Amino acid sequence: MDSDPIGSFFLHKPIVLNSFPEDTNHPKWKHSPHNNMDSIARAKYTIPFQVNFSCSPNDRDSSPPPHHSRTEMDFFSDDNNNNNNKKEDKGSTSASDHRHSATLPTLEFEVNTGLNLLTTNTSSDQSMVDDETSPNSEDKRAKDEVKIDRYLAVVQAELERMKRENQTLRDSLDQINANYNALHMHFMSLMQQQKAAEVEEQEVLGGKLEGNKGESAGVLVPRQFMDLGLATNADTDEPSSSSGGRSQDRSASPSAEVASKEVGTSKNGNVNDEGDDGEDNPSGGHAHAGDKVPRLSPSKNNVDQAEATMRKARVSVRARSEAPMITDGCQWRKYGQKMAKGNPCPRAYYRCTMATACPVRKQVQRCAEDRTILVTTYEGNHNHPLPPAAVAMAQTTSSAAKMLLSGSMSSADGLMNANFLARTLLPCSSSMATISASAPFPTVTLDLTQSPNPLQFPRHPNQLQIPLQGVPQNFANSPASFMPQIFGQALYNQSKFSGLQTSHDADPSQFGNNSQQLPSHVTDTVSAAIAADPNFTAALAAAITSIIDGAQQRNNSNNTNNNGNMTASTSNGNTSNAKQ
DNA sequence: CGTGTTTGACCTGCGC
DNA sequence: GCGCAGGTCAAACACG
Repeated sequence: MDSDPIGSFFLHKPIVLNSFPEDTNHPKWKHSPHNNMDSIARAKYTIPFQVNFSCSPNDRDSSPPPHHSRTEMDFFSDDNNNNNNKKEDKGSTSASDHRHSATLPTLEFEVNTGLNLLTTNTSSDQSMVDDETSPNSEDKRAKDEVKIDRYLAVVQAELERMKRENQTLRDSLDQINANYNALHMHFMSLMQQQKAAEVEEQEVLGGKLEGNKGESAGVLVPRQFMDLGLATNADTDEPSSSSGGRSQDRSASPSAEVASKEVGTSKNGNVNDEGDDGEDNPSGGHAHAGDKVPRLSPSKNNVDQAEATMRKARVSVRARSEAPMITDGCQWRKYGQKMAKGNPCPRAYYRCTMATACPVRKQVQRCAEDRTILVTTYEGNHNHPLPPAAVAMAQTTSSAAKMLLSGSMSSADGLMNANFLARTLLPCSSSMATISASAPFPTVTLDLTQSPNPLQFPRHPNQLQIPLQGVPQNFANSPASFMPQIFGQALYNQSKFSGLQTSHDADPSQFGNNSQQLPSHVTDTVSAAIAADPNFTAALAAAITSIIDGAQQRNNSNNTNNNGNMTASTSNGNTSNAKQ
């Protein structure tokens, strides 16, 4: 195929051109008195002219071709026309039943082009010589026709093969779409059931929410893992009462502020009064990012004390990377570095700088066991629009954190919730997500190290497995053998997209202008899901979007075979990421 | 000069 | 109460 001139048709390298060297090297050519040989030989580097001037029979019939080719073209005009007619007939029949009727005629045109030129050139070769020496031009012509027929057969066989391949791809795409729709419907129905159960539960336990929040939180955990209202509230308050007392003062206040804003944008109102607590600092309610508010002041009530026991949820992503930091679509500023115990690699602390008061921070540290693994731990929620490259990651991290916080009072509950979540959302998967609320912080760990190659998308995109692992030491035995590369893709894409993020983050609509877009029905359904329930499931929806998008990118890449920068466009940016 | 990084100091929670 | 570890600050420094 590589040396097959027919193959070169599909690469838009007309076979004529490949045949030229032979002709031009021929002694007859070299000694030919015709000066236009040089022009023809040169013409192999000017493909468009070959196509335009000599390929079209119409051109040949109607308008006089350029002088340099006129001589040759006129030589066997009859034969050329005949051949053209033959080939056009065959080409038309083969193209008529093809699905892509819009593209195949062009292909046929290309085929005719090459063959005509070949015929012409060969004939020209013959003619120029025959005029002087050989009288058996008829035989040569017959041989040429046999050659042409052979080429045509090859071309048509190739066309058939491409048609079959195209059909296979279409079938695969249909299957993927069908599976996705089924999964989506299943997901939505389960979401509705879950909401109904939550409503019932809240009606029963509503009083407890007021009086004893911590206790109620523990009770509600198993059924509220998707309730972002509570989850967000928990998130709103937990950061303020989390880990370091200092950190509460500085980082938690903005977190609370942001979280409260996000709560306002989320679907449901606050079940409890904690939405205000996010703003209500014990000192009297000045919730400025710079304020250092003692979280555990004695004036706190039981709710605050209960919250004091809660910890800041985090989402940790493990990925193989040689880079010092994974580019995840956001801009970060390093504000500290410490040597952590038990790890010779220092831990770097970063703060999101895409917005002035963005509370999101992340820690980056290499794994002690395998230093090729970069562990990035995210904390907090962005309070600004995100570039598409960061949407999937941000949604998932924040939503996973919310989900985790909703059940963070008990690691067992968290695990149960995670497993139930995984079963709910990923019915096809056998590997359950595990989310740990273990010390020091409730953490969701996404292990991407099992599938480092972003180009290897899941063979069955409808089957998702998310190895959410809370216990790092379980990574080695992780069933995360086929993480759908939600984040892997995002991470790799983000590294390419980071240069665009600042200019696009303010206008999510622009995200959809990427070269790779989802089918409208996919984006609609995913967007609807996200809009309806801005929680962890939304993140999964975004993940599904990313996967489908990635699959599309691969298909496009395979079809076009010319765009190596398939990662330049990621995705699902047109989903409302700011509201989660 | 603005921005980002480095690094020592500081603060806090937690365990003993 | 003390020490340790995690987390953060902010001055100094580097860089474009």
